[in-house]
Amino acid sequence: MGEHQAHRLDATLGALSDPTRRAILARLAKSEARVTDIASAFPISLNSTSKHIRTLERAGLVRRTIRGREHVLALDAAPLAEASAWIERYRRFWDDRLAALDTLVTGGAPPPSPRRKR
Amino acid sequence: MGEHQAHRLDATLGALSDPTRRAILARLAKSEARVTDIASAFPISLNSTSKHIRTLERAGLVRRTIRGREHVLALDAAPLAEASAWIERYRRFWDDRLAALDTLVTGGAPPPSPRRKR
DNA sequence: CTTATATTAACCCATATGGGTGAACATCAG
DNA sequence: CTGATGTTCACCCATATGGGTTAATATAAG
Repeated sequence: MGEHQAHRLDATLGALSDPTRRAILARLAKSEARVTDIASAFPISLNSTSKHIRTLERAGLVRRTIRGREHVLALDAAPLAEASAWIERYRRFWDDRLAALDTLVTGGAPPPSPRRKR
Repeated sequence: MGEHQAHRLDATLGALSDPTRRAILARLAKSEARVTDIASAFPISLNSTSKHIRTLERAGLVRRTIRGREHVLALDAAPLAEASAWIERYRRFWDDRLAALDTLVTGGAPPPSPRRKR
């Protein structure tokens, strides 16, 4: 698993790469909100906000409940699991690198129980 | 810290949102490689590869060492820490939501030692 | 019914993006 | 010097993106 879901990762990370959209998610983490509520919290127009929300929706990061004329939005952090897994994998790899470098610098041969940091 | 480094997060997540670039990072996680080496592993042109590498470099995810006419590239996963932190924060928030929902469904009052999943 | 509210749709605009090609530049090998 | 190799530069192209404005649509409220 992984390769065939590249499209989903693309959408998730792409949606997250915009500061306004990250701010919208931060806002929704506090509570549900309508499109207008969110727009009023940002210096961009209502229409622009609506488009950002659509992007987040397409990425599966936001769920929309239409109540009459109001669209109530809620955070759905489920897609973050995959993104986090991808990133964490490489981040951990990097940590291990640094740890290995550390043992090289501090002690000579790496001990069988490698406790890093002294 | 956080808000004033939005630009960096933008670059990191933006760079990560492209499948070719993620594949390049995956390749570099195995070993260092020259631009040509990487290009030959992908169905795109050398020039396109060069541009992707520049994007990764601008995001700080790739380090370049020029050795004569060869540019040797190496992964630098340091910027992933910030990205991971951002994502993990919301992912964990979501996990807690689900856990809370779970305790609501299964048992009445949440136990002092909340072991989820049965 | 009429009006105000909430949201999207349909455009326009400038710029960014991912891809390509051909030329330029730099360096290594004869 | 000459030629091959490794990379980038300068373009071109189509499409996406983020922003805006002016309708159009749908529902709530009077």
